[in-house]
Amino acid sequence: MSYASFDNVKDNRYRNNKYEDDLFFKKNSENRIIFHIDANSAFLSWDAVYRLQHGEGVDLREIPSVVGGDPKSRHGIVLAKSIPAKKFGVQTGESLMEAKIKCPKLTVVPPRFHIYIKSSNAMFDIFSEYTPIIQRYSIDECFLDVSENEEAKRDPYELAIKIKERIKVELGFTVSVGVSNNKLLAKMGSELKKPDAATTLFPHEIENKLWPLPVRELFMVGRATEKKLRTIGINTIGELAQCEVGVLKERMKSHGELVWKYANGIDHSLVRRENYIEMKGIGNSTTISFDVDTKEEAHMVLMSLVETCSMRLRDSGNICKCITVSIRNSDFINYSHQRVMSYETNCTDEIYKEVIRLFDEMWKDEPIRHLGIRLSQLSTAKNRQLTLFDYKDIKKKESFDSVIDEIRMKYGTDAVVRAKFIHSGLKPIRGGAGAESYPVMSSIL
DNA sequence: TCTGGGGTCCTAGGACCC
DNA sequence: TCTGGGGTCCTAGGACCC
Repeated sequence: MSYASFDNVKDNRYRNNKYEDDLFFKKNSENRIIFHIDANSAFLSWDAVYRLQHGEGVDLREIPSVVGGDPKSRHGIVLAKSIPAKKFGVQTGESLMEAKIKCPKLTVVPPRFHIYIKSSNAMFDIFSEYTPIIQRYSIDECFLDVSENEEAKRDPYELAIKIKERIKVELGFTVSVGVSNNKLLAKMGSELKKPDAATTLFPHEIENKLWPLPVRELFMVGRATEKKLRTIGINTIGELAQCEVGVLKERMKSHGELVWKYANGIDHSLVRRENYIEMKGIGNSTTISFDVDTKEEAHMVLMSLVETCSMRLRDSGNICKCITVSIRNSDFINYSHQRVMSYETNCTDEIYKEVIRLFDEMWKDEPIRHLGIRLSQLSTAKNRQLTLFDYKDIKKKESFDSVIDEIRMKYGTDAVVRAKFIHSGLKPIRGGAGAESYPVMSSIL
């Protein structure tokens, strides 16, 4: 490998995981110290803290409670649960109906994302005092590379305890910290003990701490993978680790190899700071509170999604070349239709026209429960190619969009609304930047 | 089971080109 | 018309994460 070309390769390291066997990483991974820090029952804890600070007597964390959506508008799932609720068997992601059957006295509170974002930022600010290398994995999780922190070098576990205590004292909620020398092990470590705990999971501890766990507990082993593994007699992470890689690769392609590596604690990915993470796409979707069964209504819902989505696109400074529309029907069957366009755009109007075309081509004239759009193949707006022919028209649309954006930023998204929504009973604007919209890692890199 | 919303990555199959 | 192989791009759908 030529080191002269190393800098050119560097950018690609952030985009794919083909470099894990790179000597560079192997040589350095033993010296790295990585923390994974996870806020315990984040939404629920944060809501509880806010309520206490605003004079409410009850601590949601001490009673069976959940943060959840409104079943009437068909958003009724559990987003976060208290520990007392967990004791009743309440699970994140299940319907509120189910949760209430398990625990009839359950307290349900609606989510308040603006509060969660503040709590998340406050947590992040404290982490920033210990290292500049922080990856926000989601609203409630961070990876910290503290390899260069003097306290971490002396005793990483002590530092983990110190940070955890600071969060508790200064912000009023608890976190779980995982300590190791790569991200995967740090993440698995933070799962081992919670709430309010710090746990090491260094390579020499894998056999005792990680391998006895059910295979489903491993990062990247979901429902489908668990099933496949169990059919070949693999039930624990240890059994997966000791399995022949070839067998897994044959049955599950690259995913088989990936989970085998994770079971063995192998992961050479870097803690990536925010600015190194590029957006691949921007999407908004919504479950409508009733089944939509006319084209006109569907078009209006799509318009409300295009409004937010295109605004987010413009806000990010990007234009898109590919548009995807997805439908979930009343039987919960999903399907989608996408097109790469011959041009790139960030105009509400142009995106809407394409969205409508895609929808009309795909819709099977059946009741619709959920609609989504996604804008991808992004590039920076500055590089946009314009033909002389459409130059004037596009400039006009662009300035129109930017005026609307400005008004909405200043006075709220409802400040400007399309006339046809006014007596329609439909929401003119749907979706948004969302609380869980931090850049996501998919296979940890 | 009356079951959200925002992401990423992978794969299979088809179209098209050389 | 029959016979290929390799490469790339695109689409739809699935799996996984929080």
